[in-house]
Amino acid sequence: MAAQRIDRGERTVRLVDVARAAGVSQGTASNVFNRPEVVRPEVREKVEAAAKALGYKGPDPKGRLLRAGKVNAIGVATAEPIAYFFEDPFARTLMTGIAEACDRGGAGISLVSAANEEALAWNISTALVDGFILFCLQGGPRLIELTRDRDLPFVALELGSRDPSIPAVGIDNAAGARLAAGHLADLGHRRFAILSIPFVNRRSGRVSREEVRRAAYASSRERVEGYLDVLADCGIDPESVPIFETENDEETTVPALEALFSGDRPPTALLAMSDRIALVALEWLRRRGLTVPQDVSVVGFDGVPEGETSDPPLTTVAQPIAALGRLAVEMILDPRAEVRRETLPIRLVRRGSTAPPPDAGA
Amino acid sequence: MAAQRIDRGERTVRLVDVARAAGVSQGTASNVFNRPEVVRPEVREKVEAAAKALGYKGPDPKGRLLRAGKVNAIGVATAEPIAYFFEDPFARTLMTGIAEACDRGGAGISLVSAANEEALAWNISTALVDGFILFCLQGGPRLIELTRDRDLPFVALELGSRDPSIPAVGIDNAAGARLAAGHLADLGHRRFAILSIPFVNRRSGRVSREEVRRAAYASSRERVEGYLDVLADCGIDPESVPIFETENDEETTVPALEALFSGDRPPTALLAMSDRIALVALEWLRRRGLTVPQDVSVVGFDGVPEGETSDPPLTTVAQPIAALGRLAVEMILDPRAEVRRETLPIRLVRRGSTAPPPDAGA
DNA sequence: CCCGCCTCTTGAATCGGTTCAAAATTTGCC
DNA sequence: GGCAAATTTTGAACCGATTCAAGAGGCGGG
Repeated sequence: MAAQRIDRGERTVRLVDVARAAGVSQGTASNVFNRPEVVRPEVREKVEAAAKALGYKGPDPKGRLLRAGKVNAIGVATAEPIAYFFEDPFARTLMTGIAEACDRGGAGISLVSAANEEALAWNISTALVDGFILFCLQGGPRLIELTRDRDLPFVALELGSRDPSIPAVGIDNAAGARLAAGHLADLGHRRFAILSIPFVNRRSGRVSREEVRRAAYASSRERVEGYLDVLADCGIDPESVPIFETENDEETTVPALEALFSGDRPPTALLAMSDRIALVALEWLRRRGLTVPQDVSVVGFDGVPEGETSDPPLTTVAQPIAALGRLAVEMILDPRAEVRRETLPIRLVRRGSTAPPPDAGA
Repeated sequence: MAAQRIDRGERTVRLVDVARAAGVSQGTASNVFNRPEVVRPEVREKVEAAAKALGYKGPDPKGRLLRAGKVNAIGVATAEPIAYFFEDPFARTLMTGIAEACDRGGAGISLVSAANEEALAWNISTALVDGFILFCLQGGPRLIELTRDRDLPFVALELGSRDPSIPAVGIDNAAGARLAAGHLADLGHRRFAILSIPFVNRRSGRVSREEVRRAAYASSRERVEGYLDVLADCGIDPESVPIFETENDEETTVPALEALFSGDRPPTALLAMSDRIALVALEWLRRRGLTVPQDVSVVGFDGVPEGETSDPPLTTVAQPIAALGRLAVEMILDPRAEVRRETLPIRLVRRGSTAPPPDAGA
């Protein structure tokens, strides 16, 4: 009798099987794997032998999870496709900072994302993580709403939403923009154009100030306002500054550039709201036969590494990208659970893409 | 009596609490959240109301996991720090392919990694994933060994190990190398140098053929052998071709270049075993005042996007990087569990970094 | 009005461990 | 040798859900 229990191999062997085989309680078997020092060497060896005989490779994380409650991984979520994390220069740099902090804290990273709304909701609500870092670039509010339901610690990257109950880290976007515009104004520029990151989803082309005001993404709006504040102080009518919205990629930036430089009085200064856009502009201007910075000055925003090696090197408003990532991770991993909203300092990095306008001497 | 059960809020509310509050069985409550169509609308609303009243946001994934057994995420593991996934161009491109396939398959990605051996073992054995994709660049064998203990589907990226029981996808490294060397030989080059990716951990500098033969990383060895095969066919003594090992970064590649070009008969053709190395070489040669391809030809290996926009654009042996990632994901997600080892085709992409040697006309 | 069928709901088993108070054993000391 | 203290081991509760066979209730047809 009981012969059919012998033919193991068909069912996975569990801790309880090992315990039984070794003639000890399940509790002891568990200790052998988790706190070996607490069990007598003699018994430990017996259990280990039984484990080996049964082909048991150690406790299944699935079981452990339920009891321990800790996944030891933090989720990084965005409303973009997962590939975004590896393609966008800013995201990549941010992820590098996050990755380093996670390495240090002994946590893994789970990339949570989805193309469509429904899948995103599902992925967020079922992700096995101890907390979330939210890339709020697109669809931030929705992302935050979904995440809240998880009752897990989370941090929004970007202080877009002004709700003080949302933990967030970010920069003062308006101040950064003022730095950029101020730099160009000081150099003597008077003909500006703004190349913007999205104000709302899936739209690009020239936008009015009114449309900027209604932006879904607060940080985009704030940057524009920062630019225009400074320009207004210099006596430049904000209404006269063309603003082109892009989707932060080449496809939507090039048409904006074409529109800008086909007019009779093209800008001498380009305020790009991301380094990615700025780098596309650099490339496009070169192909167009315009020299940067002699003919046109370009200031980026973000401070990604690619800006250091571009031709010419990019003048930009540098965010402390690595520090942002690090801080976000710490806020998740750190047990004290007070809501924090941190603003990190930005700085203007002057490199080779800015100079006085061509008519400065005239 | 039973008064203290009333003060909820201190313990998290579970499905069973909701069920009790709604006056239904736990099974029915579960159905409300997972197969709402199966429960009468009237009852469903009652349960939903109870859930809302108790602040229950839906089933906890931890519990679900244990029962369902499926995490819905695949782990991507490497022995490098996590940041590697976002910094190395080849890894990044590969991850893009993997990410797209995961998006399509509705799976998430968990990045598994660790600086030190012990942490890596722990991270691999406790990662909550349905399967592993292994970046075997460094420490491949150990990585495979650790992963095997998980009894989960896995795929090694790189066919480094010849053990047929290890599922793997990769390319024919020797064939790729032959393509590169053949191209340069056809152009008339006779003075070659090889800039290699690692043969063993943490080492760089000039290596002998004997050291190549003892390489821990089979794919590195195969590439060198591919190069030298072709050169030997052209009457070039393999022993005369300098081989410099690098750690696939700028710090270890530059010294190799300095050594190569400080001699009296510097090479006219550089065989770089990764695009990253090739791009560093391009940059270094420019700074050194040497023109590519007029003075020196460079062929890379991998086919990363950066090679398209470099100056000059890089001639390289292109791996089907995206396809490799996609295939790996499919092998994990696909239920039929036969061991597969797939070799994908490579091709030579001729761009601007190769030309006949300067003395070709002489 | 009864019966069978169909639709919902129930209850209990299960997933695979960890933990901790209490029991059992060993050790130390006089 | 006896007793208290220290060390190990046990056993059962618990983590939070899903699943499915079996039961209950409602409905239409004869």
